[in-house]
Parts: sequence; C-alpha cells; structure tokens
Amino acid sequence: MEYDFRLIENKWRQKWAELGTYKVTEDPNKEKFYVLDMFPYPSGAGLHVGHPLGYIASDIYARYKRLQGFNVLHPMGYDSFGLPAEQYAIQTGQHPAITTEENIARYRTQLDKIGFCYDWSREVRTSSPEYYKWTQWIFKQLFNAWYNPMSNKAEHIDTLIAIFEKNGSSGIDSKILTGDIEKEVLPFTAEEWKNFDDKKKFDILMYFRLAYLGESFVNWCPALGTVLANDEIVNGVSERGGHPVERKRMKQWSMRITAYAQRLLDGLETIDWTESIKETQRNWIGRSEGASVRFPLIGHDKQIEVFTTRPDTIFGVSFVTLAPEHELVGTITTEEQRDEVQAYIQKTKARSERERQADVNTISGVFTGAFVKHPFTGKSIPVWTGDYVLVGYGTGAVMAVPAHDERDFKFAKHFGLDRTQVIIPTHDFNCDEAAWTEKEGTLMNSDFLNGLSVKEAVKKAIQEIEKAKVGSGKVNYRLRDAVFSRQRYWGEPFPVYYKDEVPYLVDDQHLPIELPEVDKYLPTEDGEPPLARAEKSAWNYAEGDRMEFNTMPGWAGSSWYFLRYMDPKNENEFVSKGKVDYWKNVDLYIGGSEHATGHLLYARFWTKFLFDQGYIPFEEPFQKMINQGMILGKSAIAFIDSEGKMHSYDLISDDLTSYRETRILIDYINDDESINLDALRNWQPQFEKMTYVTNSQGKVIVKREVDKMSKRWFNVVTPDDLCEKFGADTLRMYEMFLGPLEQSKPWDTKGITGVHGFLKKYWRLFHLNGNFEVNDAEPTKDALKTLHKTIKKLRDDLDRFSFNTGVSSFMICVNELTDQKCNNRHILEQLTILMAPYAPHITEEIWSKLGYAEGSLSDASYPIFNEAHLVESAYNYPVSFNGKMRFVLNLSLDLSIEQIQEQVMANPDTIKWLEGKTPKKFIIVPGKIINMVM
RNA sequence: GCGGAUGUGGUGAAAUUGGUAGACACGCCAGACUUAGGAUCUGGUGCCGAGAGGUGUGCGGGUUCGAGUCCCUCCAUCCGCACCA
Repeated sequence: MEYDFRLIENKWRQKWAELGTYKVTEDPNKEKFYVLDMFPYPSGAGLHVGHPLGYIASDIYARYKRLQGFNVLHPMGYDSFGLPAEQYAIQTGQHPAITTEENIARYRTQLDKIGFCYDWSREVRTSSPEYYKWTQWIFKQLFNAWYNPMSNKAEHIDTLIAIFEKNGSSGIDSKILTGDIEKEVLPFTAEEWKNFDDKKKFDILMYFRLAYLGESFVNWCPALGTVLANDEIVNGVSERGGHPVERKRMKQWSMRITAYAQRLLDGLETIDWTESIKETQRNWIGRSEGASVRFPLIGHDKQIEVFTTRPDTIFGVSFVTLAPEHELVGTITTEEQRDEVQAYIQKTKARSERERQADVNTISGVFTGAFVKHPFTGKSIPVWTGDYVLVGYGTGAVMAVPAHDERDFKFAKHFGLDRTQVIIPTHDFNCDEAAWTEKEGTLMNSDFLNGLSVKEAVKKAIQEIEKAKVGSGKVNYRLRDAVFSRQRYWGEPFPVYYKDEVPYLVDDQHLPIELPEVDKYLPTEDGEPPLARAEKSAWNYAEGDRMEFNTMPGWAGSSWYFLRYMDPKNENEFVSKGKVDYWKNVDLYIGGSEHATGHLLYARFWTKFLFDQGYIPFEEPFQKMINQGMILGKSAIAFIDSEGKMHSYDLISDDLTSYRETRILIDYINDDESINLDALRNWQPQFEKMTYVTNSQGKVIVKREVDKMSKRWFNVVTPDDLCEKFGADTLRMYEMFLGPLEQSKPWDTKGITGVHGFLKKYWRLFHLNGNFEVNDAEPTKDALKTLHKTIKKLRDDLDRFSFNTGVSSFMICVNELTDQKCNNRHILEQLTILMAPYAPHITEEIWSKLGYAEGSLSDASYPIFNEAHLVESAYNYPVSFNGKMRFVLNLSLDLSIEQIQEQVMANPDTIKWLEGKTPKKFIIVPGKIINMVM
C-alpha cells in the first residue's frame, strides 16, 4: 500500500473541519496556552514558501502543547486595511473591500492546504466594521485619558480636571508641563481654571490627552499624499515605495506614546524576546539622562531652553545653536542678520530629509545676531542656527561646548568661534586638534566644579542648576509621539466629528462609524483626504459640521488584535473580562523582526494603556517571541549580448557588464542550472525567436543570485505547488528541516525529497508485507531504546524551539526501526504520537488505522509528552579517564547522576582500573559519557 | 561611529551544562534490482596521505586533563540606529 498523501490529506482536512477538532473554549480545569502568529496583510500576490515558515513552527508548538494537555488558543486573522488595496482601487476603481475579500479567500485556500490547527471560528479582520468598532472605541478611551506621572499610569481625564479645579496647574508635576503649553496658558490657578471658557479648557486638556489633535512637525510624503510615522520612514524615504519625505508643520491626530517611554523601556526586562529586538526598541526609545538648562535672551524676555547630557561642561559653552525650524529663530534674529538667516532657513527647508541626512559632514549655519546670558558667568553667548541641530530631538536647541563635543568642535572651527576647555584629559591629548569627548578627566575653568571628576561634576552641576532655578535634571527620550492620522481611504474612520472646528467624540451607541462610499479613492482637488469626497448621507452617522476625514494608520488595528481573538463575536465589549482573565497574554508569538519599532512597540503601548484602565490583567502582550528568518529566493539570471543573443553563463569570460541581465522564471530552470528552452520560448515573445549560444552540452546555463522572494524577480516558490507534489506533511517537515527558524536562508527545493522519502519510510514501517500490520508482542530492548532516545531528544528540541533537529530525530528513529525490522504496536504508536505535531495528516491516518477514534490524535493529551517515560532501556556509557576512552558500561537511562556514579564505582572494571585511587572529579553527561579526572 | 547577531565539509546543518566534531539530509562516487528511472535498496564520502598516520570548527593567543563551546586581540559578513546634543 503506497503512501497516498493526496488522499490522506484531503480526507483529514475535511474530517477536522467536520469534527470541529480545533475549536477551543475557555476551560477553567485546564491550563491555558496562547500561541500566536503575526497575522498577515492579505496581498494580491498570495503566499510563497516564506510566509508559512513561522506558521508551521507555531502550529507544531501549538499541537505539542495540546498533546501535553494544555488548552491552547491558536487563532488566525487578517490585517486587512492597507495601502496596496487602496492603490489598486485608485487604478481600477474597484472598492478595496472587494479586492481584500478576494485576497483573503485566496490566502485561506492556501493556508488550509498546509494543515494548520487554527480555530477559524475566532478569525478577525481589522477592516470589518464589527472589529474596527472596537478600534474606534479604544481610540475614544485614549482620547479620554491622560498620563498621570504621579501615579505613573494612565487615568481618565476627569482626574486631571479635578486636579485643576483643586490646585490649578500647580497640582501636577512641573516636569510634564513642557512644550507649547507652557508659553500659552501656564501657570494658572484653580480659580482661573474655573473661569476659563469651555474652548480654553478643552484646548488645555488637549495637551494631556493620550490621543490628541495637535500641531507638530510631521513627516509628509507628497508622493503618497499622506503623513507617515517615524517607523514608516527608512533612510529618509518612505518605507513603502521609497518616496521622499519632508518635515511639515501640520495639525494631526497623535498618540502620546512618549508618556509610556520609561515603562516601555522597563517592560523589556520582563519579556523573553531576542536581545537584538529589545536593543532595537531601547535604541528607538533612546533614553538619555542629563539636564535642561535655560539661557535668558539678552534684550528679550524669552529664554532658550537646551537639553544636554553633559551639564558638567556648562562652563565650556561658547555658543548656543538652534535648529533652523526652532520657533524662536524668527523672533530673535536681528535686522542685520535677517536676510542671511531667512535664506538659510529657506535653503534648509528645500532640502529633503534624505539630502540632509546624506551630507552630515557639511557644516552649515548662520549667526542670528542674538545673544544669551550664561546662567552662571553672566557672559554673553552668541546664538547661531544650524541644521546639525534637529528640531525633533530635545528642545531643538543645544548649548555648544566645542572643546568637548565633536560636532560643536567642527562647527566652531569652521566659523572661527571660541573654544573653552573645561576638562583635563586623563592622558596625552591635543585639545587643539579634536574634542575631548570621553566622560573622564578633571574639571578646570569651571568655578564650583573645578577639581571634580566628570562623574562628580555632572551631579554637582545639576544640583547647582536646580539651586539657581535655571533648569533641572532631566531624562530625555528620542521616542516621538506617533502621528495617528493618515490621508487615506482604506483605514478605520475616526469616531470624531467637528463643530466650529472643535472635535467631538461620537457616542458609543453610534459606533462603528463605517467607511462611507466615495466616488474616487483620491484626495480632493483642494488636498483634503479621500473621505472628504463622501456625501454627508454616505456616512452612517453625521453630526456637527463635518466628520473627521482622516483615517487611522495601519498599526491601529494590529495593536490589539490578539485580545479580540479571545472573544471575537462580543458586541458589547472589545473583550470580556472573564475571557481575557482566562487567556491572558500571548505565551508564544512568532513573526518577523521587521516590526521591532512599529507594531511591536505600539501593541505594547496599547496593552499598557488597557492595563492601566483596568480592562486587562497584564502589561506586556507577548511574553515570549521568536522571530523567524526570511526565506529568500534564488533568482536565475541569463545574459543577453548587444546583438540579442543569449549566452550560457559558463561560456562568458569577458566583462559581464557588457551583457544585459534578464531574470528567468525559476520554474524553467533544470537541476543542473540550465534553462528549459522549450518552456522559455513559450514564456515571453522576446524569447521565441532568440538565438541561444549553448555550451558544449548544448545547454544554456544561468547564474544564480539570492534575492527577496518576489514576483518581480521571477523566483517565487509557492507552497501550493509543493503540497501538490509532495504533500503538506512533507512541506511542513521540510520547512522545519531547512535550518534554525531564526535564520534567513535561500529556498532550495532540492532537499525536499529526503524528507518525503522519510515519510514514505515511516509509512512502510506499518506495511512490512504490503498490508497494514503491527504486532502486539513485547517490544525489543533495542526498539525501546530507540523510542526513548527519540522521546527525550524531541521533547528537549521542542522545549528550546529547535524544530529542525526535531525532524532529524524522527529520521534517525525511523532509520533505526527500519533496520530493526520493528513493527511493534507499542513502539509505532508512541512514535506516531510524537510525530503528530510535525506531520498531522499522516499520523492521524495511521492513528485511525491503529483502531482509535477519528481525529482523536489531534484532540487529546498523552503521557509521553509529560513524563520522561524513559524506563528499562539502557545506554552505553563510555567511561573515560582524562579524555581517553577506557571502557563501556551498560547503564539504565533513568538513573540519577548519583546512582550512575555509585554503579560505576561499584563496577569490577572500575575497581580494577582505579587500583585504590579516588578520582578527583567525576563528570557525567547524561546519556553520553562518564569521565574521571585523576 | 554606537549597538546586536553570525562565522563548522561541495551544500543545508548537528554537537542542549566544556567531554568521541561533522549527527541527519542534499549532492557526489560505487554497486544491486530494473526495458527504463526524477522509483527502491546497499556501501563510501571533512582535508592531506597508497598506507600507517597527520590534520581540522574565520585568524592569533589564553584558561583546562580536555575548547566549536569559556576568556582576550584581530578579521569577515549580515542586521538595527546614526549630526540624538
């Protein structure tokens, strides 16, 4: 009887669906385990072999946990709002919902072929109104909340109002009262607060809300016609499409993620993620300790506030530099300097972020004509503006200490500015040539800091700054608030309407605000977002003068989806308390590392917020995370000369650049890297009449190059083809067999036959004489040994997420059992349970043939996954002396290390060999080797 | 520049706390069975050497009875951040 994987896999796919095998419900008698994949954006291109890699790993782990007896939540859904569907809509006029629906259907078909144990009854889609109703609801909670630095958590805005009513602005810690608000309205007394009109109160509260409408510098991408968050920009261009981005001051919805900067940092210590992702997040949050210092402007009643990490160098300040965008630049520039400064600002503005980043070595700047007073020496200090100071970091102003900061040094040198050395270097160092930037040395020229070490001076300087009331110690973060508006159609509408340009929230009972129909998916002629095209009647709710025309960014829906899986159909709550208390946070999260500063940060932020609000009992969404590597494609490149002839790659000895490179669909490449010319001729017209210069075997060889797997490189391998040819079980095991999950690697289909052959061999174990047959005799000692070795190895492998070595263990086991001609029921049954997570279809088939109820293998727990079960079988322990192997003892595997030691010492061979001496050290590696050091 | 990760045969890789390096698989070589083989099975396969033997985990040192594994220096590749004050 042949291993007919098509028949078997179709059969079980249907059975599982019929039996509802993978449906789970809350069960207080069982321990929960939550295994989650990062849900995909359903793109038009469908799945390639890289996509399921992580899904297979999580599926194996989820099944393993089920077999161990856990109640496993393992859901799947779609992150279905996004740009590609919208761009397709712009081109074709087809509603993005239709495209999305089609793509989801295709994804589902592809996913189903692989045999995942998802509970599909819990599917969520971020673009469905039933789902985004709750995204809108969470937005409302964020709008109605502020971050109370005294209690260190988010609270309802009412508690802030209560504070203002009682104590005015002095009721809250002064440290959070920075930025624009300070200048406009602060401070105010309780009495003044009560007398403010509603508009003014509203405006003040807007400075505190966690979701707020505010004017700030944002990344505007003209080509995409929308603003972007910092994580959506890579090297100064948009992540999608690579379009230039410029900084623009705009009124936008933002999320006050900065309020959570410290907790986002601290939380990293409590979760089990790779060091590299944690480090990326730490980098992104960018905590630095220092001080903020105010320099009073001479001739104005204003002051310039700077942030510095080196308050110890305060006596070395020789000028102050403002970012060109700094709002004081216009105010303080003197008449004589005005033209020059204006020209400089214009020049800076004209340069894109990318250009500005590209030439960081060019020094530019202009003197503003203004001076500030040094807070301690009272000396006049010139104020410059220069684009090496970034408006988005700190206060957008720096105190320049050329002697001890490299950029300040270059700037000073370039413009011939003064330089005051205030630190004596610890070793020979030429302070005329470079800045001494080490945080070591002794202070000089620094009044009360003289003689102190840098470390002491930092402390002392902050004390003195605070004493003189010219500033304070401060922690600064690189993290910026996240822009939350997008000028796009295909996203969540805001639950917001405007009356007299004041935003109001829509009542809960009117949620969701559904996406209205529009005639075109483009911005309006006067630059309003696409939603401005909608007639008032097209909205399912309309109030005030107009609705909010922006939509939410892609990360809105994905910041809380893992909660919705727990209670996907709940119409009254985003998730019920009972369900979230049972399932809690995700125990194992598998997905790519590319979301380090996007999704993974935002999801942590929202989770902390919902925790503060008392809706959920945990602060970190994803306890353990594994980042699967990317599967790359091997493109096939052919070379065409200037006459249009294609040359075999092995014939080309001259310069490759004189040839035109063409990528060939990899389906047409044979195992020996030659092109299937007949297929190629039929592929594209250009190849039909082409002349081919073949090698001595009459073949045209291609060059292989590793690229991202993508349609445009013609190097895509789909899981569908492989399922068709080898079956899902083979595909699952092969993807795991490829290597460590975390590593990126090029896809190579060649090795798949090895895994396929293994499954056939496993199948044959049960069909020694052509028919299904197992014997019920006592298992042999050898077979037991093989089995128990495999159990132990496999459990160890799974517990440390080493899925590749797990496959190898099975291969070794099956090879050994084949050699032993073992067809013992007990042994094969146990092996089948072990293999079930990896190869669910074939094992279910065998299981039912062994006489068990259909589907019971996937839906029960088995003791071999819980107890070691390593009994009566024995291991050969080589016993060695100082590294040289001396003899072999046969010892039972279930002995403790102490028992092994006892038995070895009691063994006649040992006694004879030791001749009365006692070993100094006794090294036992369980299952491997015993070593005695004399 | 700062931070993170990786480096083992022709290839993907294993070696879990330091304990027989290269398991397992691909590929390759030889053979068996076959009309045939992209089927199945058997044997071989790190490198040098006919052999005994020597040698071997990016380079160079160190600790140890023993190092792919621990420590130090350097090199290479990949990723993240980067005028962050």
